[in-house]
This record gives sequence, C-alpha cells and structure tokens, in this order.
Amino acid sequence: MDVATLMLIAYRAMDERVISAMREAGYDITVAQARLAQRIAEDGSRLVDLAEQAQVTKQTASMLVAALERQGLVERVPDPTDGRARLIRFTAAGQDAADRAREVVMGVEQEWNDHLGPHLASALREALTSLRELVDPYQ
Amino acid sequence: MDVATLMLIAYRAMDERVISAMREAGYDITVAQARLAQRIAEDGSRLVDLAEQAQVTKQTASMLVAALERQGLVERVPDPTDGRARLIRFTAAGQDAADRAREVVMGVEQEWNDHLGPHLASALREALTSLRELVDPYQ
DNA sequence: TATGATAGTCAGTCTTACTGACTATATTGG
DNA sequence: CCAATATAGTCAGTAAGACTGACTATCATA
Repeated sequence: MDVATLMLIAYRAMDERVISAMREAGYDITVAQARLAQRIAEDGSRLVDLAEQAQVTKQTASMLVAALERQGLVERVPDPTDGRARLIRFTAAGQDAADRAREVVMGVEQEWNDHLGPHLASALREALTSLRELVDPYQ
Repeated sequence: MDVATLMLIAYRAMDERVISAMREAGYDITVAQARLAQRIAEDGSRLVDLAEQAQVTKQTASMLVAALERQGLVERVPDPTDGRARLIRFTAAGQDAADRAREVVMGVEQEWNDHLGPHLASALREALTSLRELVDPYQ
C-alpha cells in the first residue's frame, strides 16, 4: 500500500471524528464547510483568500460561506478598506464551534501520538512538514 | 497545523500527479474512479466488495464502474459462482492504465523518499501503517 | 419451500465542484 | 484625469460524486 493512501485513511478517520463530534454538539457542518471555516482569520478573511487557501473556486467558496451563514456561524461585513470586498468572520456561535472543532482535532491527534509513541509521532510530523515544503512550496 | 491536514496536502499532491500523468497518457480518469479501480482484484471483484473497500455505497460504485466501462477500461462478466453477481475486471487497456498509474505512484513516492531521506521516509511509512491499525482495525 | 439475506439496478436528491458571464469598485498608465 | 485593466464578488448553468429508498433477481437456510 502506498503512503499516500495510508495518509488518506488516517485523514478520513480524523474527518469522521470531527464531523461526528460536531454533529453530537448540535452543529451540522460538512467536511467542505469545515475546511473553509478553518481558514477564517481572527479579524475576518476575504472570500478570494479563503478560496485560494482551500483550493476551490470563489464560487464554491461563496456557496460554502452561504451555508455557514445560514447556520449563523459566520457573517459577512463590508471591508472598510475596499468597497468591492466583504470580510467573512466568525460570529460568537461560530467561534464557539471553531474552538470545539479544534479541541476535537487536538484530542484525536493526542490519541494518535499516544498510539505511536513520542519518537514516531514526532518523526511523522517532521516528515509531513518536510513533504509539505516539497509539494506545496508557497507557504 | 494539525497532522491530518498535512496528510491531506501530501495526498492531494499525489492525486494531482497521478491524474495529470494519466491525462497526458490519454486516459480521462477521475480521482474517484481511480480510487475504485485501485481495488479491482486480478481475477475480478464484485461491486459490493469494491464499494466496501472504497467506502462508498454500491450505487456510487456502480456509477464509477459504469464510467470506467464506457472508457473501455473495465468489463463486467457474470460471476460463475453466483447468478446474482457480476465480476468487474480490467480489460487489457485497463490493465495497462493501472500499470501506468502504479508506476506514477511509485515514482512520486520515490521522490518523496529522496526528499525525506531513508530514515524519515521509513519512519513515515511505519507511523502511517501503525495509525492505520488504530483507525481502521479490519485489515 | 417459504423466508430472509445478498447482488445489483433504477430513480431521485443533495452537496460540492466547475466554467462563463456579469456588476461594481480599484488601480494604473498615458 | 480618465480609459483600460484588474480585482471582488454574484448569478446561472452544468457535472461528478455521494446519498437514501425502492425494486428485481438470485441464493441460502430453517
């Protein structure tokens, strides 16, 4: 089995854990929505920036933001520095959800680390970080 | 950045490499099709088995097989041991495509190993294999 | 042999993705 | 200074890939 497929297996397991924990907490978030929301900066982000970071078109990003907005998790406010743009930022409820999701991710990662042991866990992170530099050179 | 997201970044890079190499070689394969095709056994596989292994419903699997069939890469033959079932197996052209895809995957993995060095590369594989046992206990 | 399980299809829906065309605002070069 | 161009975002339309539910045909078994 190739390492990329092994990565997908682990990634999917994380996804399922996060989505199901969020569902239990009363949030109805999809994977794509979470992936976008993850990128929203503290002081708000522009749609195009979110789209670029999440590697989707701005139309797709717009739709995902709309879904998050319908659930009251994010809001769109005019960008004071650019009349064309609007800033997407978390509402209080959205911030709570984001905090909760982060906790779950860290919890699962801790489980993984416990399973692997400190040596292998740190090697995994080091290898993945190094691979990122290879495959995703900009940042 | 959490390790799961780092895994996704690397996985996507692999996906893109394989899909674009296949496209250059004249195959018009999607990621989902490739994921399913990867699971087709030498002597043919049943739809339900492919669906289970690829973690999709049998309806989805059926659609993906139909797409592969339209491109002449797989064929469905009656299962001699079970009148309800049909076996999905590669055509000669499909086998060529699968071989080509495997080469690309191995090539990219080799690049990754060269970048990481033997020590980190083997730690990465070991960690991912170990994680798989944690998150995907059946096989 | 009647009953339930299994293999697969058909129909319909939803989410996520795309392209193309568009409006509104900013920026910049002549 | 303003015409040309770039950028931010939306709207419309389409497609892939995923789902559920309902169905037929075949198999296994009590």
